[in-house]
Amino acid sequence: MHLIVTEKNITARKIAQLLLGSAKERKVDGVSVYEGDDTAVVGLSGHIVNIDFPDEYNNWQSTAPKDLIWANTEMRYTQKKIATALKKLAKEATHVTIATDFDREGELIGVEAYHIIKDAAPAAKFDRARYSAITRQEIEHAFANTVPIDFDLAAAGEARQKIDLVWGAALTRYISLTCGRLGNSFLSVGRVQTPLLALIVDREKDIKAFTPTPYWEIYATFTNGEEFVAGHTGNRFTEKAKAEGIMARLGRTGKVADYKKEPRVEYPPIPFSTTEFIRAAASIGFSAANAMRIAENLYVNGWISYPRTDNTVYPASLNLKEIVAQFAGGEFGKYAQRLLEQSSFKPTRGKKETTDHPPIYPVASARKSEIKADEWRVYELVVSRFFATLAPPAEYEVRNVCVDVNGERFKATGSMLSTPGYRLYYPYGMAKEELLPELSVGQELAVKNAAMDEKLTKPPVRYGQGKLVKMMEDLGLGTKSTRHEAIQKLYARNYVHGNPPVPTNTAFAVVGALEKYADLITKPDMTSRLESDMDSIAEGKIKEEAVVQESQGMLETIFDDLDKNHNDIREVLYEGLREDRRIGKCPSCGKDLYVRKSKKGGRFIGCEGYPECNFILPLPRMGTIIVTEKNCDKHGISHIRIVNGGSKPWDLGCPQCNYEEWQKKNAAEKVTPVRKSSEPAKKPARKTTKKKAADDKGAPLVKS
DNA sequence: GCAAGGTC
Repeated sequence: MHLIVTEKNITARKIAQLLLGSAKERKVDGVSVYEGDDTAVVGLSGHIVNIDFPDEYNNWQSTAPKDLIWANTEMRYTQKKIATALKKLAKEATHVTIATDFDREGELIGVEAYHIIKDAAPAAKFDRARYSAITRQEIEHAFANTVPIDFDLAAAGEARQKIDLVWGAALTRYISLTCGRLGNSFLSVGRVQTPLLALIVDREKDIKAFTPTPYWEIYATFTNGEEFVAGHTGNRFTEKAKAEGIMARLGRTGKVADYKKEPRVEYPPIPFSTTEFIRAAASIGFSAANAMRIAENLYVNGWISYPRTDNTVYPASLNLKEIVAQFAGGEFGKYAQRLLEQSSFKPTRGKKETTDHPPIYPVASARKSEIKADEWRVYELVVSRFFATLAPPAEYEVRNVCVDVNGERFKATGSMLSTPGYRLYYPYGMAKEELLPELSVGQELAVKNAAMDEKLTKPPVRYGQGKLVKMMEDLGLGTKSTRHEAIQKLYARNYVHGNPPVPTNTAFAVVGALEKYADLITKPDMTSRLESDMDSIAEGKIKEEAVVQESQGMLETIFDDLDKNHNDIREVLYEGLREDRRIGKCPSCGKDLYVRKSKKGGRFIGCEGYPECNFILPLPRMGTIIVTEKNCDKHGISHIRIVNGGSKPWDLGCPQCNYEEWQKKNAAEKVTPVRKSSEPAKKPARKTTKKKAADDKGAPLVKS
């Protein structure tokens, strides 16, 4: 029997269809197998094994983090059913073709399956099929021209696994143990997530360090019947007096000193790789993770092609015209027909051309009623983008004018879409049209109005999720399938909150401590270096073990440094953690207020001056408490936000305002606060504030 | 309970 193993079930089904015509689906241990006469096709679920440390290393407290560096690792099945199914199928197999994705991880996934099958069928012959699109042409060619399995390429992937585990686990435990953040509030460190976090933290430093400086701009409104606004060519003025001098010199008429019309061509965008897709989705309001979740849904339901790809060039085997033709009768019919009128298709192409999958394109025409509203917006984006990549450029007529007013020059630019080209299909991110009237050189214009505006220079903007994914790709951090997950991880660890992501003080502290003592893990260079080592392994120039051992040695040196500076690191971390819990000044005694934990496990806002000061405010029992940058106008303390997993955050606002609101509501309902029976009615040392009852049972919080 | 990489 000829056994074909693919990376995922959907691919197994499609390949079976293409190679066998009609294939019968049979379940082996709950796993779908597609069978023909003497052939069976089975899909994995990506990696079906994972490496980890033996159980005796599981306890964080009783294992020194640095003992993980040279610890053994073992293989564990993460998909038991698939492994058993493979073993059963192997018994009948005489010929096995590994047909996983055509990239490094695909080779490793294939080798994982190879080991399982080889155990059960030592005599079977193995080969490898490589394809970059599931079209009849490519699949037939791949299976007619199989190659040997590339064990060196897989070994490169294995080195990555080991290095990531050892560095990630050892440093994650070290940082978490050092500041006592254990259990589900641990702090993590990794080759991808930490440099990503450092990017966000560095940007925030720039923003914090920025001091706005004033500048002045001069605008004038001209008219010759039609009005337009032009800016003084000397904008921005840093000296107010200079701008005022110019204002004083302006007269009531101006003369057109220069007027030019020129065409501008705007080229259509490149096909959607995962990164390009996430960027475009982010610009219409989707978070990276949400965009990918929706894309995954659209993919499994057969609306779009595989959404995890680095490719920005349509493979020649893809029949673009045929794909467009599918849309001729549907929701996008008008546009599809317009495209089909073109004599030929010259698709755009990006710089990256890879062998994994084609760029993301729509595979079937959907009706709006068939899918959810959010999914439709994403689907529409994919269809529009696909059409745009096949369409001609857009053309604009650009008009530039320069007006002279008593020797002072004003400039304005206008542009108008003259030939829509691809913009007919892809209106996303279009600049607003700014029109300028027809003018001629020498023409006199009335100055209707001139104004001087004082403005402030603005700090750099925070990186949005689309920008972060793009930066990660440029820096080589993560993969098409994991970049959005790395961003989510930072949210899950409370390193960042909000969108665009804002780093917490804990993030500053962790990045700061690591930059000082374990610099390598905070920089993308670790990945670049790993990549070049992996290339050497794949080329057979160096052994996997040598690369792993060298890396372990480097980590050992780092741990020597960490041990030497343990106290310093602990202080930095404590300070950051403390700062994230600081709410502001106590209205009762002026000391600092902090988020604190009660003995029962609840949380409240308490004063640093306790027990002298008893000021207290309640907090909800559930959810992660985020102290935001925003301060209450009335009480001067920080607004609180409650984050609960993936659900929408609850902006509680000022905890004191919230509490007072609750009191008012309660008074209206004539509920008398109950004093704790365990507390003496009178205790001179403790001011019995009326707030005390708040920490009692239940969080008396008003949900807005 | 750690990473990053697949996939659902």
